[in-house]
Amino acid sequence: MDYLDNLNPRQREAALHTEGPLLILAGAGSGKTSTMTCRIAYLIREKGVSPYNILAVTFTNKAAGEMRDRVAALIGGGVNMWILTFHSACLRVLRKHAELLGYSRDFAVYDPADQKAAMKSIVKELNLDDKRYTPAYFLSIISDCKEKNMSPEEYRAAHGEDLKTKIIYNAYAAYEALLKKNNAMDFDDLLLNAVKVFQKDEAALLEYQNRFRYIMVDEYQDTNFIQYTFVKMLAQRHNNICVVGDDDQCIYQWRGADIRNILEFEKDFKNTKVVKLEQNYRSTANILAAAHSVIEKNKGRKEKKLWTSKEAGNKIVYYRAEDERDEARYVAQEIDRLKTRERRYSEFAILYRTNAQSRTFEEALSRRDIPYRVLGGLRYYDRKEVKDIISYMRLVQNPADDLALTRIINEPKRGVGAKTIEKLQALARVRGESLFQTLTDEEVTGSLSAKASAGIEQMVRVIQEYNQEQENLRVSDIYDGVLVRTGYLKALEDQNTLEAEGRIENLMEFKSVIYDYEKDDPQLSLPDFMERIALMAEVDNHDENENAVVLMTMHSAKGLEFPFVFLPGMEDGLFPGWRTFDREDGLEEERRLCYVGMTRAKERLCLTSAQMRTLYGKTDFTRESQFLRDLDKHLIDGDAIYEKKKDARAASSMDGYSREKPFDPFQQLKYVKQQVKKTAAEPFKEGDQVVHPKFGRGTVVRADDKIIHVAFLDGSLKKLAAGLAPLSRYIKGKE
DNA sequence: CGTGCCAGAGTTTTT
DNA sequence: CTCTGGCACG
Repeated sequence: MDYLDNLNPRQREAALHTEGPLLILAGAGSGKTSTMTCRIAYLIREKGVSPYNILAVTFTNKAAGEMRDRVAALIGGGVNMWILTFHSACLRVLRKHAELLGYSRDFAVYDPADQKAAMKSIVKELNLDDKRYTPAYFLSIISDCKEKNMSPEEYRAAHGEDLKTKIIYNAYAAYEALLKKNNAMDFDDLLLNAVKVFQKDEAALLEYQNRFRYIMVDEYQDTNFIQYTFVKMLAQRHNNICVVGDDDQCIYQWRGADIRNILEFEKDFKNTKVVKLEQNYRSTANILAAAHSVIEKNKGRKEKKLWTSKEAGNKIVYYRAEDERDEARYVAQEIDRLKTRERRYSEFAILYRTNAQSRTFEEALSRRDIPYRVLGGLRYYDRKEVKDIISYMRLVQNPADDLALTRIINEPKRGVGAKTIEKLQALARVRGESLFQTLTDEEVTGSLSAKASAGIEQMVRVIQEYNQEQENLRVSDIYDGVLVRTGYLKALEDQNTLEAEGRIENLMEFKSVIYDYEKDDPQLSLPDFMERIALMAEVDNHDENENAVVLMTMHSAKGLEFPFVFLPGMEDGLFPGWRTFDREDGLEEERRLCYVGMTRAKERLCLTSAQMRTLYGKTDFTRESQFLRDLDKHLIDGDAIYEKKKDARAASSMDGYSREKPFDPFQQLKYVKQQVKKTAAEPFKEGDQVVHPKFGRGTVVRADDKIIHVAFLDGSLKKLAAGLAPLSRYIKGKE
């Protein structure tokens, strides 16, 4: 029971309360992950509960991974237990039961870009005015509906018979039909359909209810209706449900999170035990007090006040800059000043309200040679080149994926334009086959221009080969092969521009992501990999070991902590954003966001604003954020708010500018060009001793110029494609 | 079919 | 400002 000794009395109370509903109100930095992991360890080690009977759900892969690691450390060894995100838990349910809803088990998962592409084709098909009805418009309504478990018909019934409703209904229904036809689910469907399975099939529900005798939910304040339903249905039988959350950190209401889920948990589950974790282990007393002085202005929150045994620490620093460049300059200068030898750059974070703010900070940091990393914004997996290569890999996995094929059919340029694609699509539809199937017909490709037919035939060949060989190849080999043999990489190299170079760098970075996965799981299959990245977010990629200042939105920073935190842009209209002004609950959510931002800081917190800000090419005078007025003035260092610090800035900027260099946007590119492995030339013959990265050592038993038969040491006999499979000669003493 | 130019829009986004 | 998408032209 030694691990319980590290818990404070309240935390221990929560960890030891295993039977019946439990609500843990865990303030920022109050050690909720420790509490939860110890609770799981306690269930397993002391209560004799099998890990099989425990379900823990989180929102992010990162949180799930961290919990899994810490549980593993406590109970010793691997954890064969469902510690998953909501989405991957639902995915697992659906992989087993999707047939019940008319999907095959290997259904595809559409990410937002796929959704947009799908919706775009629908807008076109329905002949709608694409000025008024954008794909994004429909998708946001559809997402809202799905979060409430509302079908197209129910939407129509709820909104009357006007034209707009009708159009939305048509688009929604068409979208659903398209996804169904493509055997695909979007992110919302994963949750929704898992619930539908439970509603439809009592046996399936019972199966999971019986299995998950103990359920835990992290970040409960951010659950939406459908997630709430999912959890509630599962918990109904054993009623052992433990939710952890902080209503003050609910910042995703605009995405359907329902704060009432946590506020009314006690009403939903009878005899709930409530434990409040109010001791903060993260921040200094001043930071905590400042954050509290802001959040307490909100109405309707559960009363609680964090406390700490830490010292008061430094006061909060506020700097009113002249404009956004001065603001960024100040922040960079402060980082330089505070970055002593025993500090790392990764201990600093700049957390802003909107991604658009990142640019000025990037410039200012570059000028001072401060390494930085921007998270979010253009999501890594949304970048064109990454999407392209993923589409190729999706095609390798499933050539019938028409959406993926249309994306890359002319990427790299093969002389196949919109007209040709339309013709081919029409042909495929008439023939009742997939687009790829149509392209395998040489009569069809032969009818195209010489350039197009040659390009398509080569692409089709490559995809077919890798499709057949995918079981025998590592994901990274497929990746390399596709990149090289489709001509994608060459097309980029030929462009010879800095932009293309950046894209190549991104592709190499993506390869290192694949390597990372393969390191964890040498048997990683293509479908496994595709599944993982489909549900992956950029913050998951955040590497704490990289020595760089972190830039991201306050939203993305939830759950993270940094010794030094800068919150720039404290201006009305920016933070809180101008769209939230008209509604009280909107403003309250912004205030919670401010609270989240402030409580990320462990040692020092610095707020800044600019008197003048250029946004979208328009320069305006600003007014200081009302959140600054909420702040307890005693906790702020130096001058009072509303006053300029003229002399100090003049002095510091002299010193500041002297060490700055002109901004070079490409200094950031740590472009390491890796040689893409080309396959070996010398053909293998019978009797050769070979090594395969996945299957190990073996002997060639038969070989011609196409197929090599290898008997591996594990007894398996594999047929491998010559020149394609990552076979190398076995040399004694060397793997 | 590919490129280049202009008009229009531009919170936050765990999966 | 800066990215995106649509359209016209070569």
